[in-house]
Amino acid sequence: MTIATNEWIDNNNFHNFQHDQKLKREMGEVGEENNSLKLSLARLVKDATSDEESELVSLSLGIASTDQHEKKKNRNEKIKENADLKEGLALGLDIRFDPSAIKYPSTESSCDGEWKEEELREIWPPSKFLKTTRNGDKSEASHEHAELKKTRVCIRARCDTLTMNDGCQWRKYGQKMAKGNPCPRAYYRCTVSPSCPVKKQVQRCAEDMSILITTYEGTHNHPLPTSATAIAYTTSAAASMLQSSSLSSQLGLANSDTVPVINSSVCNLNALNFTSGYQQFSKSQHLYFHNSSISTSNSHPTITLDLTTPQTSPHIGKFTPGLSFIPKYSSTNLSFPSSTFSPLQSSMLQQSHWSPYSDYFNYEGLITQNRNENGSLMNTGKQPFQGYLYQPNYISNHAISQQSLPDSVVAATKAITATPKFQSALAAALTAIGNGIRENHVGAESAVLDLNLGGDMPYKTNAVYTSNASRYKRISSSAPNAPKRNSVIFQPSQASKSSFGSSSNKSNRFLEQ
DNA sequence: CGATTTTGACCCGCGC
DNA sequence: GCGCGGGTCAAAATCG
Ligand SMILES: [Zn+2]
Repeated sequence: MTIATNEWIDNNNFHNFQHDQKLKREMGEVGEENNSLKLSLARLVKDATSDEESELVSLSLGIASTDQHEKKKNRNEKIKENADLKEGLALGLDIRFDPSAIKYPSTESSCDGEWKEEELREIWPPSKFLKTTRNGDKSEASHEHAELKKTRVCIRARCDTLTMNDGCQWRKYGQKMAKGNPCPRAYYRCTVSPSCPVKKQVQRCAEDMSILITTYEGTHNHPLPTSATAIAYTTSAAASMLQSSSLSSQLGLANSDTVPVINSSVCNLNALNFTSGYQQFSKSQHLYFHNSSISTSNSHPTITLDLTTPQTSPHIGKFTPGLSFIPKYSSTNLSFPSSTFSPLQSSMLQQSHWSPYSDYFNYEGLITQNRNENGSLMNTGKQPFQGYLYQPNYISNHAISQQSLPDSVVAATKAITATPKFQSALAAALTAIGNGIRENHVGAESAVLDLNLGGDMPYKTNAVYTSNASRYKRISSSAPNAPKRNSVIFQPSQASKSSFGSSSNKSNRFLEQ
């Protein structure tokens, strides 16, 4: 959230432009987050049926989106204007935002309004207002922003396709070679709604080329296609997990190390092996997070779900590297949803939000049916490994109209919202998703969800969470020197598959996007 | 021809 | 300050 920072004022015109843009973006994100939070709150309060909530969500989203649109639209204009360095303008825009967002929610639910205020305060006001108006402390503003913004959900899954089909439409806006990885990292932005702040990063695991690592950031402003909802839920749930962990950490210690706390939280998570916790879903399926870790690392808090089959990952416990390393896990599949609405939000009371969305998977089972509609097939069409060289550019699946989410998802969402405990919520969500997507019991013991990400092979999934609460946590915790990560791993009782670890070889590669 | 992708240039924070 | 690394922008090229 550089936005808040005073810097831009000081900076050159160009800088200002950028800042403005960023601010706008951030604003949009924040707004979205707020909306999501609101929604979650509403859900919590109500307990009520998903329907209303969903509507609310959608509404809030829509609203947010509109705001964002304005922002975006303004970008060009702003840019020009910004050239002149107009702080005031930026402020004005931002401010406008807030109100609009507020209005909708208020109308819909009283609860929302209340929360909104608080939320807004937390999210927007201080940083933005101050920032815009003042140069204030950059650090403060940045911290706040960072916290809010950065929560990320990382999903590791075996997927031969370039990108996961998550049901959302994405536009690639950048690609970069990551330092430790021969494979390029692709950056995508949600194009379902022009204003949607959701972004995702897609990268192949250096160690195991078959594993695709997708990281979602932000929450959608708009209603998601049903196909995308599942992932959204999962992501949201995961996010909630992080938040909860972070919260615990915060509560436990404000200071620098959130880590220990986090770890504890993580442990808890690990404990959860969700075997279809919720009776509702009760299918035998179990979600296992063979490795899930939460780590507080530098940049953003991230939760990683490892869908790949775990090797052993004995204890990853501490120090699992955030994204980068989680070694090799064999294949898996899952789909995760993330979405604007996200139930998880309910869980999250706190600030950070993120709403990841997933893209991944083609849910074949489900999807295949649908494919006709949009012809989304294509994604799957790509073949496995070759393709991964490139990330698929965009995956659009919208099509899948309603199939999937069904009950399981709904139940999951309810559970999530209902349950105070995030973890459980996550588990539920995941399970639900899994159900929706596909059920496969690989080993009876190790039930795994099989999804076909790439469309080709089914994979088992293991979920791992890792969160890095670097900046944000720092902010919250205020410890400049944050310890690095805490990761917790959740291993399912059973480890199904062996690992393999081949480091990939496929040397050539991935230059393209 | 519009929507996307490609890709090098930029920006920005961080560590030295 | 400089270099590094992550992320984003935006003009040009492509795709459908
Ligand atoms: Zn979106």
